[in-house]
Amino acid sequence: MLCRHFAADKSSQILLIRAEGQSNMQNKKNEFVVPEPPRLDRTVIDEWLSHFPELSGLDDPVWQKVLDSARPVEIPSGTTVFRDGDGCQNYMFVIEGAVRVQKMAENGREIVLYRVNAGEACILTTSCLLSHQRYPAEGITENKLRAISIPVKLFDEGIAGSAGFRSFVFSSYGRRIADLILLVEDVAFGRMDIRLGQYLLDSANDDGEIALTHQAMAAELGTAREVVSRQLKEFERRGWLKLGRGAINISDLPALKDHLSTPI
Amino acid sequence: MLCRHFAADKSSQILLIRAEGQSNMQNKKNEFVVPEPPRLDRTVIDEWLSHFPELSGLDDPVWQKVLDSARPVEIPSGTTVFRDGDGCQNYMFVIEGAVRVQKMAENGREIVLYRVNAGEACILTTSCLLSHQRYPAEGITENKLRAISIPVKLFDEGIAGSAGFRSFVFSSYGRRIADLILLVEDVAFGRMDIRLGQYLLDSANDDGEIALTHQAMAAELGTAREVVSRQLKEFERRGWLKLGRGAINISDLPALKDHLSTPI
DNA sequence: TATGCTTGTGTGACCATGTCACAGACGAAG
DNA sequence: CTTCGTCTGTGACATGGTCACACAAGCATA
Repeated sequence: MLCRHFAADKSSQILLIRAEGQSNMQNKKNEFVVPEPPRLDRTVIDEWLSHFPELSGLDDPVWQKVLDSARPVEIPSGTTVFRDGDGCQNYMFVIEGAVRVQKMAENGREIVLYRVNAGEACILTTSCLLSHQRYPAEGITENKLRAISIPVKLFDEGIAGSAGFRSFVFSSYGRRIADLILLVEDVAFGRMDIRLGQYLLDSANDDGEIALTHQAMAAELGTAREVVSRQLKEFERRGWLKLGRGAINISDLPALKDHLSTPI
Repeated sequence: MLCRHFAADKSSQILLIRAEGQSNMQNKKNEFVVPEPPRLDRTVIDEWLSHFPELSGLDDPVWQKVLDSARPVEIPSGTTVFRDGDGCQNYMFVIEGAVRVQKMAENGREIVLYRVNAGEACILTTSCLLSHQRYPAEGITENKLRAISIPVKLFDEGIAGSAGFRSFVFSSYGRRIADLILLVEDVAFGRMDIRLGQYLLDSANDDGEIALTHQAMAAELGTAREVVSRQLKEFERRGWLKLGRGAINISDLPALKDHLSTPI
């Protein structure tokens, strides 16, 4: 409960992040202290932001002021950046890496709600912040995360004064809400074979390989490990893929794709 | 698709709303044209807003300007105010009545995502508007709806200039997102008997009566009518309630409540 | 090379939920 | 009273989730 600190220590400018707890997903490292560059580095921030057209085009003075108080942050993979029930402090803008936002049930089952990818902002932070609520889910870094942290006060000034930033933030909200509604639809009405098949396609590399355990896939889809195992076995029986320990190899991509549109 | 108009006709100041399509919920009336008061009526708006402390306390000039261009709207019960796939035009603030926001599957099953009650704003509208997306769900009035409509341009000015309005809007977003996450959790991990029992408690009046069809409850919970029927029958068998046509009477409230915490 | 440990996978039995088909019951309209 | 549309009940079956447990693949260590 009280083991997370996500605020700058005034004297040392050190950002403390604790990662504890359990997750069925990969990347379960537990890190404790993440050092942060002690001074504002506009050059770095400008360089990072330059990859993202929505914001890099902005040149209004308020946005520039916001950037001046922004602080670059680096967080190792597998760190819990916020947990269910926490309060929160900063507005985070992801430059590189991703944060997996997930919900965990009492019985241990998990479901991934969405990911905050590079070029996106963690709107859950904002929304908690401004509606004085606690996080309704937890967020875990999936890769080494580079992000820009903006204090609440500056975030608010940015929203007030920069039409471009405002537009960006509301866009983020819109996409997240649409994502969540899609997820509700999927979970409530979707069939497991289709959802799993789709997930396989999404996470396969160019060679049709997927390096995930069944448990990880179950946590992604919000189902049980056995269900994934059974379904994958059935896919293998049909000759669409080959199973290995912690790895899957898609051998008949067209057939798998075809199944997604013609389930029967 | 093209049968909805939700913009003021410049010459006549008439708000056109068409309600068509099918829904398994109640209130299936199809209305066509909703006349709207032709002039701005600050008195009416002030009176309505006075019931909602979050906004009525605001006296900054920008918010007052927003209110000056706000238009009161009345929409009959059962009207589809927006449908899945639509674009949108106005920011709506509900004064009285409620809008049910739901998602419909291809096979006809439905699920209620949330309700926009009196004192709340339809953030889906805003989010679509500002992220240039289409509605990912549909909205239907459940009672006679009184609302205040604010044009996009003024909404944007309000966000920029009024800290109070900004805070209100972000609060709305936060609550909706939290609601949706709770719903995902419920649908993904929750048991049907618990969800149904909870819904019964929530929708019963003081006498323990619920005037809803099994189909309506199924649409609320995103399940099938048969499942609700079976579950209710089981509740009746246990002596917790009595079933009637289109109505349920809770006869043992304590036992029902107890089941929600001790399912077994 | 054996040994034991941890993690990942396979499987059968059983319960919960969703689908389908169809019967019957109720109430309103004629 | 009949007719009709709506609402409810039910059995059979398909899918998905839970539980218990076996077994296999990798890894570390003796």
